[in-house]
Amino acid sequence: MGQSRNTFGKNERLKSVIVLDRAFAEGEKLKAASILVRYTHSSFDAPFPYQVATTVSKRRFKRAVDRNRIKRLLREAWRLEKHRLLVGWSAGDPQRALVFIYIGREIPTFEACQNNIRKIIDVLIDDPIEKS
RNA sequence: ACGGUUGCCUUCAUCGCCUCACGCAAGUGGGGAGGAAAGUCCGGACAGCUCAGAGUGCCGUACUCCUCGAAAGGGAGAACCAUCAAACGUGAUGGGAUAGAAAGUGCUAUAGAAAUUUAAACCGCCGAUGGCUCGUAAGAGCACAGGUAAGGCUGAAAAGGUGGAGUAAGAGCCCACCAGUGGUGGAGUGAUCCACCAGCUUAGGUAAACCUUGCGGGCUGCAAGACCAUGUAAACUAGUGCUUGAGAGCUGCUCGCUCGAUGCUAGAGGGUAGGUCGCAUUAGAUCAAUGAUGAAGCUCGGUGUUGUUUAUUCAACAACGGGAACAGAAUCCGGCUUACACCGUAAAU
RNA sequence: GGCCUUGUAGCUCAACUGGAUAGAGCAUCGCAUUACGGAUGCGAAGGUUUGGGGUUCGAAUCCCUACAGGGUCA
Repeated sequence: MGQSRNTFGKNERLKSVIVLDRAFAEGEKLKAASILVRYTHSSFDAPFPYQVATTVSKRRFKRAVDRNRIKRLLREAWRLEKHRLLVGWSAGDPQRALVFIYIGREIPTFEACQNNIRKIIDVLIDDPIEKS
């Protein structure tokens, strides 16, 4: 079912302030070009392995239009690529919180975002969620 | 400069986001950013603070009239300033937070004799009157007493201006006109303007310096505020107080009012920080929604080919590239300011 | 979202109550010294006082406005 329907609904997004703080404080770092990723173990009531948030610094992009644009591109790229992480995962297995931080200086193209997200997902597949 | 218009260029397809309705569910259907949503410069609604009370402070504001729910918004007007045209009437355009400097205080550098109140020390002018010297005398000289404020090249500003009369020299001392002040009358809703009369020339500038006067404002702002949930330490130390009263009620202070004893203040610590409402007339959340890809059409750009033209002109076709500016709602509304693509009008180049 | 606050040489700061040509240290450049460099000495350059407008005789300073930073709140 996941292959044909690449949804990205509300309960698939990382919203908890507590978990966000923990991800920034103790999360593992992962870098792909102009995207910085921080992730940590988490637990939530939804049938997905990951909860995801995107963020862009107000310092680097002053205009809200640019920040919205980048976050939309990142979300779209994640939506189209994340199905590979569903392989071999079933409800009840451990889950993770994931934060995308854009650290580039210019607005990226969609292709660049897609390539970088692919690389990140490759790494995440190689580093399966530890049982704890 | 003014006015206007559209707003990922449009349509379709696939995948997807927020929200509402229906449905057990799968899903189906409806709605989904702006003129500035921005800046937060004004104002209002709304909410809480005890009634939103009094005094004082503080803040804001400042020509007049009208208008708007209100405002520093809009309209019309008055005086002033600048520029241009003028030529002795004034007119046009533009500008600004435009009350009071005759209640008081402060500041006014440099320059200048002197910079703000008994102006007169200095350079000057005079020396009529008194004094001294010379001379028979008329008179001459001295510059001692004294008179005077016209002149002293500065300065943003020099204590009314110009002209006359007057004098030893001079002075609003006197006169005419002008300016200023006060009063009366008239015109206008009013700011203000016009005329006449009076006596006085006393009074530089600065209030976006303090200040005075008039008017306005209680304070804080949706992180206001209400509720639910979760969690801890009603513990420790020091001080203070217990109805004859410490303190609290977020207001600058005082009064008044209300509350007030397992209290209050300080120190060092412990713990929670999640959600609902507030919150939207059909956008609407609470890490925060409008996107991605493809195709076709339209349009713009330069390039190439062909035809055409006086022409670097016009047209057709082809592949390529682009779809633009400013910019993203978070309680709502009105105004202002700033940013900006295109079209129209006017002016200039 | 609301409310405060600050902008001066490349950097860190001065400039009294509005007064003259906006100063100082570090950094930069030149010269001297040295075989060369450093250090030292002498000298120079560097400013639309964030932009625009206003008040005033006079503005870094006062007022308005725009822009760019910084802080704070339950």
